[in-house]
Amino acid sequence: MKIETTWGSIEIKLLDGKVAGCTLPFLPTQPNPPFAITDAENDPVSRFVTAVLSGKNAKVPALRKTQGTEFQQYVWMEISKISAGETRTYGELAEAIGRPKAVRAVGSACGHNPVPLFIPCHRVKGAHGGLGGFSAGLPWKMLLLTLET
DNA sequence: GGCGCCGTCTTCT
DNA sequence: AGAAGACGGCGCC
Repeated sequence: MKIETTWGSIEIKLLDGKVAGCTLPFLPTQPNPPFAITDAENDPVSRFVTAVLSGKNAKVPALRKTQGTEFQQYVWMEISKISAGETRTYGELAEAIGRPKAVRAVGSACGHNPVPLFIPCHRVKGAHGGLGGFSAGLPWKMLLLTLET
């Protein structure tokens, strides 16, 4: 399934009707055309993505059990608890899963999140306000945070 | 405030 | 066994 935007097309992988993967177009920097959705279908998943990218709140649709190590599952579970407009630091997440010193490992787990937007890893920042990184490129992270505040 | 180094933990070679 | 990574903290300029 695809959702077209002025920044490129977002590809969403579905298995058994549930979200299993999500890939965003790579953006080296914030491009000229302002962000907008140009075409999306009218199903729960598309509506969710459309809402998120429009800065509206929406209920996260069903996700297929995410593949990953046990540690990653804990991290992703903790990330999905962050609601729109809020942010956590890598350190806070590390503490939440009972490994306060594993901050670096937490960062690594974020980068392996297979479904950005659905598991809001863009709401995770560094302890001193730094953005950290983003698998699809920092411009996306900045855009998403801007839309939510 | 910015830069560098070391500690710490999980994952991949 | 070794290296690397979306970090954090501390010391130093």
